[in-house]
This record gives sequence, C-alpha cells and structure tokens, in this order.
Amino acid sequence: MPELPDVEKYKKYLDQNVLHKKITKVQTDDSRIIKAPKNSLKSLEGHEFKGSKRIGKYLFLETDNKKTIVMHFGMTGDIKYYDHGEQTPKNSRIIFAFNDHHDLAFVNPRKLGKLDITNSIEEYREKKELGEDALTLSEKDFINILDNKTGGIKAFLMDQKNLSGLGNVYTDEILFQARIHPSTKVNNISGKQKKDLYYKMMDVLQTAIKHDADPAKFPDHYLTAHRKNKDKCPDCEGEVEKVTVAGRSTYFCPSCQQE
DNA sequence: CCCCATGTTGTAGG
DNA sequence: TCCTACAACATGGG
Repeated sequence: MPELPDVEKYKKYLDQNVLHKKITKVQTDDSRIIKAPKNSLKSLEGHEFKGSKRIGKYLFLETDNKKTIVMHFGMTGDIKYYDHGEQTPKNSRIIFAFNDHHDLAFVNPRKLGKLDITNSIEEYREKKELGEDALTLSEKDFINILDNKTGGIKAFLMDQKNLSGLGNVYTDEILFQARIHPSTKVNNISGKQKKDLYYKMMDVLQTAIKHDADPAKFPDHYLTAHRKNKDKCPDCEGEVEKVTVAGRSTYFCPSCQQE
C-alpha cells in the first residue's frame, strides 16, 4: 500500500531497525527494478546506514559512504527486517545483511518499484521533478501551485510534480473529506474550498499515519474502507460509486460530492 | 479465460 | 507549453 502514509510507516520501521549497523552483505536479484549498478551496491559492504528521509512515495537511506539508497515501491511492496535464520521473504529484490545477524529485504512482487542509488537526494529529486512532500507543503504554496493549473483536481493531486505523496486511494479520501467531486476542474474550485481542501489533505495524511496506514483503523467517516461500488456511503444514505477519473478507478459519493 | 489492482513513464493528439 | 488519454511494465487474486 505504498502511498505517503505507507512509506512513512516503512521509514519509521527502518529508523528503528537498521540504522548504525554494519552491512555485511548486499545481495540482489537480476530483476529490472534494480537500477543501481551492482558494484555500487556491493561497495556498501562494511558500511552502515546513518539516516533516512522520505519525500512523497520515495524512501531514501543514507549511508556513511556518501551514497544514498533510493527505494520506490510502485503498486506493491514492503520491507522486512528479520533474523538471518528465518526464511527469505518471497519476492525479495535486494537483501542487506547486518552484523547483528538480521537481514533487511526490499520486497516487490509486481516489479513496478525500483531501487536506485544516488550521490545526492536533492539532485535525485530535481531529476525526477518531484514536488514538495504533501506533509510539509505550506497552505500558501499549495494554493499558489493550484492557482496556476487548469486541469482536473484529481489529476492535480496525483501529479507528483505538483506535490508528492498522494496516490489513487488517498486522493479519493481527501476529496471525499473535502466534499469535492473528483472530476471538478481546479478553476471551478473557490478560494475557500481550496483552503479547506488543504486542511483536509493534512488531516487525512496525519490521521492515516497515526493509524499505521491501515484503513481498517481509520475513523468511521472515512471512505477508504468502502472502496467498493455500491457500498454504503459512511456519511449519508447514498451509495458509493465507481467511475474513471484521470485514468484511475475512482470511488466517491455522488450525493456528498456534487459537481 | 476475463478483469482488476495503492505507480510511473513515454507517446500521441488536441 | 499544457492537458488528456492510453499503453506498457509484471504479477497475483477473484
């Protein structure tokens, strides 16, 4: 489930488990998602991870060797830290072994993710034209970026160049909380609505993080657990509807979110 | 067999 | 230049 709150969960997991431990071995498979040159990964052996950073859906692991590992999960993925004696998780694409007899696996079944290496997080971010992280974006900047656009609001929120971290599921949740129809053109959204949208976005992200990005733990008035066509709207007597917006399956309540 | 899935990227067209 | 639509990538589940 790798949107911003999910990746934030992974970041905390890494911070708790793998920092400041000597890397004894790096093993990768030959899948196309390993973008980093093999020798650059091998050269991390004997070094350690000293810090992590998340920007949007990207997770960075800084080493004490001037290099930074870049993780992106695509549509599926997980990271697992486990005792070296345990079985390697299925679909592990890279495994770091540590001197505490534990391993870290980057798991990516569908191979839509990637694992890269960079000399500079800032450089990598510029190359990707990655917008500011949704959680640290100010209201003023959010409104400024939004004011210069003309397309649909869902496409806007999901475009990682505008702001980074929102994907299909959380965009739907935010638009539901803001009571904005997902097909709405951004120039049809009032200043008051834009401000409200910003605060709803922050609230949804913080709430999701607080609940470990687990939709089952989200508040009752959240839509995410109801991502099924014809499911009952958590706020009114209406039914959730499924449509395609910005090329993605979109769930919303036609009665709460009128155009 | 079919369709669907939390993402990104490249291409083509308006 | 900006926006939209769509295919491709790869795998598993219903």
